[in-house]
Amino acid sequence: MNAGLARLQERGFIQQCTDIEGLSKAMDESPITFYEGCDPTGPSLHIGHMVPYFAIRHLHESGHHGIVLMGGGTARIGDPSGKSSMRQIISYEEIDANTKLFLAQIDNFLKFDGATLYSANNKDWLADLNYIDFLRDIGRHFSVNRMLSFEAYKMRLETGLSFIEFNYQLLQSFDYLQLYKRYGCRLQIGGDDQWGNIVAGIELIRRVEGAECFGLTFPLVMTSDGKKMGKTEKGALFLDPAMVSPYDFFQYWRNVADSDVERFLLMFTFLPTAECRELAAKSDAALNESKARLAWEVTALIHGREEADKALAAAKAAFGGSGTAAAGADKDLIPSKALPRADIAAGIGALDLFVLAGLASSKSEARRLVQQGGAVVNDRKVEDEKSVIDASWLDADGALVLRAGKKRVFRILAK
RNA sequence: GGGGAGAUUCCCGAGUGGUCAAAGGGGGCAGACUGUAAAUCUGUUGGCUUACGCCUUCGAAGGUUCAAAUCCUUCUCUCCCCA
Repeated sequence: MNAGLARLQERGFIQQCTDIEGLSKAMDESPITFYEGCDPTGPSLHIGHMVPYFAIRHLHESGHHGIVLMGGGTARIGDPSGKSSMRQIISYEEIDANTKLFLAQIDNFLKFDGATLYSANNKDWLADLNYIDFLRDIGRHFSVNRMLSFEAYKMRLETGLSFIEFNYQLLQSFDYLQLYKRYGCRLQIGGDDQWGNIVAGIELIRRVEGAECFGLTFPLVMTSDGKKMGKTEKGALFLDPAMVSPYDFFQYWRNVADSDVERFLLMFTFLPTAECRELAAKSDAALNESKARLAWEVTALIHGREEADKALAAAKAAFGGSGTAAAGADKDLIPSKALPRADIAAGIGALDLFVLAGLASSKSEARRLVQQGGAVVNDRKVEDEKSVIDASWLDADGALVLRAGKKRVFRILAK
């Protein structure tokens, strides 16, 4: 098999391919131009978006040419694939703003060079389409009967599917055709929920141009307990540090299930395959250390080495033995907030303090935390919900290390 | 356009005049056990309150009633069937 393809396969990126032998052969003959599309529907990429970008880096490093297609046009419609209800219609301004944000994040990760790796925007050919011409030239190649047989639509036939979304597949197919004509793009990659759309595009190119193109999908990454990868209680694991801090990002990976370590190392880092397998083969405490490695590697790729180092140090300070006894320098990395020393001297209700630190969203929640024995200030358990925290609770550094349960830590600094 | 069904707390879903802050499950949070894992067990899960209790919440707005998630009116939205 072609080296680039083999690399994807051994790292677990391949779910389905329209013609793996044909594709392998084409890739052996000459570098192939491939694309992956993504609709800018939110203010930041999240980790779920990243699988294709990791794949793009692997393929690019193997000598192939990649196009990142921003769905500035398709985002106006909404892709029904894999969604149980209609997507919110987004304003054009918002789409344009999101596109910029997405591209900046992608460029940061992929480093576009403009020649072998670049971006395109389907708004350029979709925004001003003539409806009648489109129906005559493109629409006639699509069989409604066939479209209805796709899984993506079957599901929605139960809950309702509007005409606007029903057209999404035509537009995505048209994208592929355009990229084929403009850049000689012959491979589309994407999440497995895109299978139907990808196949439809290949079909369209075959009918219109008589050319053979390929499609390749990645597995939809789920955690081993069946949740969508990258979803946390608070929402998706966004790349924007203002939305998800590098520390929280790091902690997500630090806490993955044992059984996910190998897959995640292979897909979300660039460590050699053998090393990934070795790290994942460990057990007990050693495997736990592998998770720290995984967390560091992924954080370094997304937020840079410096942030990864900081997050690692902060995690050590927070979890390495008793938090307050840990080495002084590292403690500064725990998420913190300053509070006037006078306020602390005057005394603050423990419940209010936990709310202030963001460790509880309401006083009732803080009260529950105390009642259940999960509230700790500088290693002293808060026994009474009426407790007042004052200067006598401060540690040697003039700080209060608040803990809510075992995993959440926050530091209040007296200023 | 006609006919039917429906909208309940983070999600699914019970509830058809007072005993409803609303069963059950999921999820979340906390505790025990651990390796910052999984599984398991226990507790908890609208807000304010030390507490008695008070306040807000059953699609929206009105109304009936001592009392409404529950009854009536209008509206909005969703699904199904017919055209």
